[in-house]
Amino acid sequence: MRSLQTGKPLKIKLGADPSRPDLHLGHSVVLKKLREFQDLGHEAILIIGDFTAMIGDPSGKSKTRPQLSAEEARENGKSYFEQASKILDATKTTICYNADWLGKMSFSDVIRLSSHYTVARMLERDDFERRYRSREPISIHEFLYPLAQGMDSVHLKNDVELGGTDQKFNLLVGRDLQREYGIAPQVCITMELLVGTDGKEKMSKSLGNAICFNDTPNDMYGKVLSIPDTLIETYHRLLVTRNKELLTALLEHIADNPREAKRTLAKDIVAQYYSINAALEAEEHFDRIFVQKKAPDNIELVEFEQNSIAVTDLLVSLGAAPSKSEARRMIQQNAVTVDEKKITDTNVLVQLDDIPKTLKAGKRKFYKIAAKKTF
RNA sequence: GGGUAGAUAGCGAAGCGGUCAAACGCAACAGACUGUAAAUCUGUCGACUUAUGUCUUCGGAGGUUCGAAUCCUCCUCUACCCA
Repeated sequence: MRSLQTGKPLKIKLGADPSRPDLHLGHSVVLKKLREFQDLGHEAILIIGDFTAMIGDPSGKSKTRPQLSAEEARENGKSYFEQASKILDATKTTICYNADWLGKMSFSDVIRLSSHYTVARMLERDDFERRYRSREPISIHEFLYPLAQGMDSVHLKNDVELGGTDQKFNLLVGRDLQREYGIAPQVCITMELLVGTDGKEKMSKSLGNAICFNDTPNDMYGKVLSIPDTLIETYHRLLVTRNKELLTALLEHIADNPREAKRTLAKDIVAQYYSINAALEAEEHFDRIFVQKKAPDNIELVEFEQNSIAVTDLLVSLGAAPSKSEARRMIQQNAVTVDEKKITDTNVLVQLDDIPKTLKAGKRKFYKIAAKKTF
């Protein structure tokens, strides 16, 4: 509406947290939305929260989130942008670092800023309220967080701010602050949070349920296949297309043949981040290892100086086990084979020669081992 | 400044003088099963030349004791309450 009235493109703001520079599919939901705006001719602004990251956020689960130095924050911000470029039109994206303005605020500026908000309003936030009531600690600077983020909106005078639904409170604070500072208040758009591969928690690197932009095609494909069937539709809607007809067709497909529906989803997603060919290869790889339970064909060869080595040492030196005790356990649990032959004795020496042998430790770890040629 | 509670393995959380390498849950790893790296079930889960063996762990440093995660002293850190 505002755009129609003024005839100017909208400024769309999206905040990025550089303390976790590994983007995953959860981030992509909101990035895709931003891309839609770009395609409509609006201005996308990616804010790297390097200033806020430097303070370090002790809230919630990540109590010990590391405080970043200015350099690290910039570095991570760069990486964030590179990854985001898989979805955004990089040439049309403005990047800002909020240290550029937040870092210049004086203490009296901060006091003035905080005078615009009350503790009661801060406590409206579910998370704060819950912690306050259950007597969990809340640091003052956590209150300053939404304010700092809101200052970004004041500084940028953006028309729209995007975020996940978990950002709703922060976005609304930004809106309020803009009004306080006499700026047209932003429209806040929150996107559904993507549930991780565990099917329970929101996708997050630290919960280990994330599918990252930088995952290899094989990993990405496999991780998508591991989601619960109930999530297929959601993933498709948030990550592939929102086209209603396609979605209806998909629903039938899922009811009909969940296996194929999920394989298609996995291919679609890998193809987005890599290519159709990569997706097909990933599928082949997956079938080979997990359906047919064969070794992959391109395993890196590891060469050893000696002609024989104890299995336990071998497993440790390959990184298949963190300690010899662990290696022994794996052997006792029938997890280790050499050239398809199960190792049952934890003390056995593995003979090595020029011809590589295939070592399998567990379902997913494969190694090719050989003695270094001496001639 | 005063008070209270607390610091235990990757995380959460029991233990409160010996039977503690330490319950239990989560995570992780392995096996079975499966369309799946899901779910479920089973097992493992400090390290070491695998032994009913040795060594190092329960915030840190000392101490009491035949023996301490458990008791005492000091220190460090955390949270909450009162001022």
